[in-house]
Amino acid sequence: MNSPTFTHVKCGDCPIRHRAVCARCNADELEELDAIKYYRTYEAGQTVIWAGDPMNFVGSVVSGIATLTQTMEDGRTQMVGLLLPSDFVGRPGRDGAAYNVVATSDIVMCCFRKKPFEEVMARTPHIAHRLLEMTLDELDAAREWMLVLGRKTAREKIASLLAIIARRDASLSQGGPQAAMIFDLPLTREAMADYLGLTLETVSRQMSALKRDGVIQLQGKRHVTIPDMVRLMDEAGDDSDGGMLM
Amino acid sequence: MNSPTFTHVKCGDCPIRHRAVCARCNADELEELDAIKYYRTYEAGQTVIWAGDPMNFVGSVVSGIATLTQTMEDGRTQMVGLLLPSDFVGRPGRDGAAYNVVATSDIVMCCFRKKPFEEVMARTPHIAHRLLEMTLDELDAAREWMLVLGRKTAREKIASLLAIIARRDASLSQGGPQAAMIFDLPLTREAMADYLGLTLETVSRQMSALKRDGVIQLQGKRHVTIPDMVRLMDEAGDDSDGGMLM
DNA sequence: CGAGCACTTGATCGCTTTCAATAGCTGTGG
DNA sequence: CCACAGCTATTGAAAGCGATCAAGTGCTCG
Repeated sequence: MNSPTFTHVKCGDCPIRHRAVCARCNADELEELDAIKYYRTYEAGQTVIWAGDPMNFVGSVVSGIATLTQTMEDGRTQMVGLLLPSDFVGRPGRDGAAYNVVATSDIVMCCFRKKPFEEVMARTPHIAHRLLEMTLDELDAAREWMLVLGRKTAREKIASLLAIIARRDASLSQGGPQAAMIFDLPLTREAMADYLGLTLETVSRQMSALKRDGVIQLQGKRHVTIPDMVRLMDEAGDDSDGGMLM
Repeated sequence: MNSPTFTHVKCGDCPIRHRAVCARCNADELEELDAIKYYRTYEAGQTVIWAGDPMNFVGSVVSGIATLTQTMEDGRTQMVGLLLPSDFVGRPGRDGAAYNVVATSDIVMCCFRKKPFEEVMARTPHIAHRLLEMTLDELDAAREWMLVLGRKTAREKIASLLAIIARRDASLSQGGPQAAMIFDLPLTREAMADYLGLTLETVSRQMSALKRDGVIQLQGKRHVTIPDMVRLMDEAGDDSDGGMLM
């Protein structure tokens, strides 16, 4: 997870070139973005932005994982988004940050000062359209998560989270269609709890239960094997087809 | 709640002209939309769209209230959106509906067949930008709701919902700044439960408790008076300022 | 070796659900 | 006019699930 120096990467060579907000841009448009972008790195555990603080940039996660969280005065916190490479941070046209952004691993971000980015976006429909598309996807993810938070049991919540991570990893690593899925959890038990609206003790208990019941296998605390994806989807309470067509 | 005939309303005279997806359009652009739009009405309780069904139109709620819900096979359902006048339904670029859309009251919708709408949108940045803005607002609302679903107690959930409805009504009716807020609940106890991830019995109990404690007053089942908005915000677990600046 | 951290496991508590009965309201039909 | 069905909502009693409080384990790093 060592971050290569991203100080001089050309947009054309960027690893998230085809998924980020710039995905639809042509060479000229990329040139424009290239001219105003800059990289920033954050270490694991570091807070990128505090909710409510003024925010003078927007940007994309290039590598690593970050979380979007909301907190109540008494400390209860809820994760409202998981930021993976290519995900966009910040909202054009708003000054303050709405959520805390915290680096879960070391991360590299491709940033734009907000004003110049807004200007480029205003005259570049390719960017605006891509941002709309990404925002609609995030809205869908948020709504799917509302069902998880509102109506699923603790066991189903854990299974749902594992299924989502497994499927994401599968779509990246392009493994065989039905191969047993293996991945490392990018989240601590506490982060999982904040994602799922549970306590970390309950997360731990349900992980143990799923292991005991053979739904998952654990090597160490974080390395997970899913012997039967259909079984896991079943435990998540999801219709077991939906995931097959990707 | 009788729906006037909307069959021939010009866009310029439309009640949601300045809030809907067409808000930014100029006269020429409105003309284009006018040419391809048509109105549809649905009665209270009627299902507008079933999740998974093909959807050949998109559109805006002109009047009335509808809900966006997700359902698991065993019947558990979670509301993932509340559609008020000017809210947009459907996703350009997707064929199937992702959620059930159900009319809570009689509603009027301004519809566009998807293909023509997409074509107009592709050459009309005003529409695309407005849709982006609305989608970002919905995403914020969904994320706020994730905190409610994941971390709040039943009492806080009810108070949160009442606060949201009260504030929305206040912003529409433009009442005095600090006037005691009065409104009719647009939702049944069951719909409230589906929104909040509770059972309808718990909703009923907590409504009674809030009434007993003087946080709200009830005339009949649906007519609500909020004597002290700050108190309600407090019960919702929200920072009591946020709501004051609008 | 000991401190610190992430995680696990156990025991108990309490909130929300579940199951069940009842009340209030509206519309229908004898 | 009253009886009754159907619906929404309220209230009670009991059960269950996840939270809370509290040790204890295993690992890494000084």
